[in-house]
Amino acid sequence: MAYHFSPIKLDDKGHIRDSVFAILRNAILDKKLEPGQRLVERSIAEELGISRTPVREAIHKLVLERLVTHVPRKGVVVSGFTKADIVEILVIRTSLEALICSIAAAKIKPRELKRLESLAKQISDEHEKGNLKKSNQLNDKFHEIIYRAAESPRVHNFLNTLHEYITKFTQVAYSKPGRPAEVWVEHKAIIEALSRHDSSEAEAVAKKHAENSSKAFLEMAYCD
Amino acid sequence: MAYHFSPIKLDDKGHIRDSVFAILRNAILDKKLEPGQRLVERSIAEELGISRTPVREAIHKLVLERLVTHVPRKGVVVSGFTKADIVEILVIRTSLEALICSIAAAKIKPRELKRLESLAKQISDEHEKGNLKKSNQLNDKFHEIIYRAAESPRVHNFLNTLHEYITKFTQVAYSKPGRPAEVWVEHKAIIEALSRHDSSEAEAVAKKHAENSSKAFLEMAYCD
DNA sequence: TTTTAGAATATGGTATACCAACATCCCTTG
DNA sequence: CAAGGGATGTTGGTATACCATATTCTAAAA
Repeated sequence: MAYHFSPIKLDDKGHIRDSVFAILRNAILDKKLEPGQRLVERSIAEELGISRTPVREAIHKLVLERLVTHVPRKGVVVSGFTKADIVEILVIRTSLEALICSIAAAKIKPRELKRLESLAKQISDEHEKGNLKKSNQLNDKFHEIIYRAAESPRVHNFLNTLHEYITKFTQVAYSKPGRPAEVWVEHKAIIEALSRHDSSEAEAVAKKHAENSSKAFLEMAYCD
Repeated sequence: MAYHFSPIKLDDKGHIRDSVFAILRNAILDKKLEPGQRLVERSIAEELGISRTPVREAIHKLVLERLVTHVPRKGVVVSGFTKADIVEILVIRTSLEALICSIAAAKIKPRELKRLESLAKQISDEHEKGNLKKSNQLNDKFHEIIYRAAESPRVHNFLNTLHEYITKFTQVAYSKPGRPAEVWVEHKAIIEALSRHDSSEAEAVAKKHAENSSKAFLEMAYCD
C-alpha cells in the first residue's frame, strides 16, 4: 500500500528522525492516515528515500504519544480518536493548566505580567480585526508566558504535547460566536489573580478558562 | 569508563530494548549512575554484550521520561534530581490523582467499590502486622483499581510513570509515624465519595490524600 | 615555551544486512 | 474436493557497517 509521501529533502539541518516524526504526526492529525491503517517501516522508509532507522525512531515516539498503537504480530497501527479520547485530553489539559497557573502565581515577575496584559489586549484586537490566525498565535504566546513563569519543565512539556493535539482544531474552536469576548474577560481574570500572587484563585480561574475553552471546542468540533 | 553492567541474559522472552531500559532506569534511580554522567551507546552495548540498536531505543525512552538529557554534541547525560524536580513530580501526581478520582466517581461499579473496601482494610491490617512491603503492594493495587475505574488511559499511563519515580522512595515515606492511621482514614473518605458518585468530593479528598502523602514523603526524604 | 594546524579518536546518526516469527498461498494427499 | 503441510513472503527485532562531526592529542613552527 502506498502512503504518498514525497522523498525527504536532505538539506534539513536537523535530524531526519525528527522530520519523519513531524511528517507522520501531521499525516495522522490531518487524517491522511486512517485509524487502523498499518505503518510499515520499510514502505515508509522507501517512499521517503531513507533507511528504516530514523523511521523506527519516529514511530517509537508516536507510540509513546499514543498516536499509534503497537499491536503484537501486526506492527503499529494508527490509533482511532474517539470522542472519549478528545475529552480525556481536554480534561488533562484543564487540570494541568490550573496547576501550572497556580504555580506561576507564586513566581511570576512584574515584567511577565506586563507582557501578559499587552498580549491579552492584542489578542482581543487582532480578533476584532478578523485576523484569527494571528490571534491564535498570540494566544499561544500568552499561555507560554505563564508556562515559563511556573518553571515546571515537566508540566510545561506535557502541556505543549497536549496543546499540539488540540492546535489542529483550535482554529475552529476560537471562532465560536461570543467566545472571543469571554476569552478577553477570562484572560483579564487570570492576570488579576497572577498579579496578586493568589495561587488558589489563579488555579480556579485558569480551570474555568480551560473548561470553557474545552466546551467551546467540543461544541464546534461535533457539529459535523 | 566502565558502567559495571553484566551481560544480558538472552533467555528473556521480551524484547532486549525493554530489558535495557529497565536496567538503565534502575541504575539511575538507584544512583548507580551519577547525575551528569554520560551514557555512551557503544560502551553500554559492549558491557551488556548486545548491539547498539536496543541500547539506543532504551536511551531514547529515557530521554522522553527526562531521566536523561540529550546534550547536543555530547550525547545523553544522566539528569540530576533536584528537590524542585521531586516537588514538581509530586504536584503533578497530586493534580492527576485528583482528576482521575473525580472521573472514577462517575463510573465506578459496586464490584470495584467492594474491592476497594477490602483492600483498604487489608492495607491497614498488613501495616499493623509490620509488613510494610505487603502493605505498599496492596496500596498500589488500591489506587490501580481507581485508575482502571476511570477508564482514562492517558491519565492512567502518566500516573503509572510518575508512580514509578516515586516508588523507589515510598517505602520510606510510608513508615512515617502516624501516617498509616491517616491513610486509613483518607482511604475511607475516598471510598465514601466514590460510592456516592460525588465527583467533586472525590476530587477533593483524593487531592488531600495525595498532598498528605507528598508531605510525608518530603519530610522523610529530606532528613538525610 | 606557546601556539596552532592537522591527524587520530570518539561518538552519535544513518544505512544495510541478517534473522526469527508469523502469515499466506499453493500443492500434495487422502 | 477438502484438509494438511510446507514453501515463500512479509515484517519487526537485532547486529553491523559506514559516515560526519567534534574533540583531543600531537607535533612542528614561531
